[in-house]
Amino acid sequence: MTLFWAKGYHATSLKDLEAALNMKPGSIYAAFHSKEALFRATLDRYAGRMTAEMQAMIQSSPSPLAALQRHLEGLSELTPCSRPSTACMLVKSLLEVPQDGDLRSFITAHLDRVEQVIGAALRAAQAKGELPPSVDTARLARRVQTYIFGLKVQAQRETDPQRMHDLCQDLAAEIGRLPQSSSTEGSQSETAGT
Amino acid sequence: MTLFWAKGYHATSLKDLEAALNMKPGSIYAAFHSKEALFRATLDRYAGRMTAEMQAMIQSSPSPLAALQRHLEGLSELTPCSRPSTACMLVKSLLEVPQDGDLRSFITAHLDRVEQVIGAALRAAQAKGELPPSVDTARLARRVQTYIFGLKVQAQRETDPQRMHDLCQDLAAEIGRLPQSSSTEGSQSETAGT
DNA sequence: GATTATTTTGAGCGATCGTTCAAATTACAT
DNA sequence: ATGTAATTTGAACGATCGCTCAAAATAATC
Repeated sequence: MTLFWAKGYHATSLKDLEAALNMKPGSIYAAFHSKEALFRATLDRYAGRMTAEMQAMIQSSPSPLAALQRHLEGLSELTPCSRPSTACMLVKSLLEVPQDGDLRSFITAHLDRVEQVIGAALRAAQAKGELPPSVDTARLARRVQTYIFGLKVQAQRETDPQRMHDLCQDLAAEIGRLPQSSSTEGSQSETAGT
Repeated sequence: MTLFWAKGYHATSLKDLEAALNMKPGSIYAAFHSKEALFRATLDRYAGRMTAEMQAMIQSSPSPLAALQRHLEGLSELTPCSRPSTACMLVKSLLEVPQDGDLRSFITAHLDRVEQVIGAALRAAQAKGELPPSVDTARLARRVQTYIFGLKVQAQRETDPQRMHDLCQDLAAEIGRLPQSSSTEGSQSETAGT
């Protein structure tokens, strides 16, 4: 997973995998069926850990909204050293994989699941009165996910930590501003009927 | 450029390029020195067009801020058919290329230039009184760019157009909300001294 | 039109790609 | 200890990778 995450699917060769897994080609193909199947398995593992980490973070906090905020702020501490890549493996793979194909839908399915987790957190926040009942949580979830995507891409530019910190603060503040402001009131009505 | 944009660097083979350019390998290596050099040239072309398009869009409008808003809203019409890829070629390449290397810094340099263009638009908006003098335009520029990154990644998931439209509206509305709200007032002071 | 410079050609280079499979090894059951 | 099943090994496969270069074709110059 580390290899695929850091180097991407194409740039990771079986030679690399043999060394990392300490397995000869035959064993690899006995355990997994192909390089692509192994890649899928790593995507599963990555997505599983990501969603688990996210859910744990949310459930550990009394305020789901604050948890999401802290998560965004925490993205400022993405150093190229600690993780294989500061970018999201799912996003990296999404952009690398062919436009239409099994792998693409496989990845989008995982992204949908992550979005659902964010949506659940927002619904919980709504239930606790942190958010007005009028907000479209599914729509807001996608927006929060979009923030995360953007931030993790920016983290790849490894500029000075201060700017990254400021950026995360700004986007986290967006979420914090949601409770008091009727932020989506105007456009919300567009989808109110559906 | 179309090929690299759509398929990425690694997935584009010289066979593909020979067919697209209608050139034999020898001619390609006479014109460009290597596959990587050709890739760099396409990145130059892409970034050049992107910045030009962005500047034209800004200068054609009396309100730079409204132009940026319209740009974000326009991202909802990113169809997988019209362009080689709905994703930004620079972002795609940034995520594909090795962590440290010439290519990486080459790409980030281009991203910096795009960010500068956005920053210039914001400064122009500030000069016209569309933005309070207190806002850190450089910092805001990065935030706008982060929105664009996130949106173009989301566009890769080709879900129903309505949701994409809503998402773009939401992020464009963020920009629209900047003039009246002292949005960055609290965190702004953190970098005010530098 | 002859001569020189430039460009294009495409076969083919060594390397590496993902993958296979018969043989060797290890683990397990009796 | 013996036989059987499961696993690992690593050489080698065909295909493709990015790339080279002598020869052929074309363009430019006088």
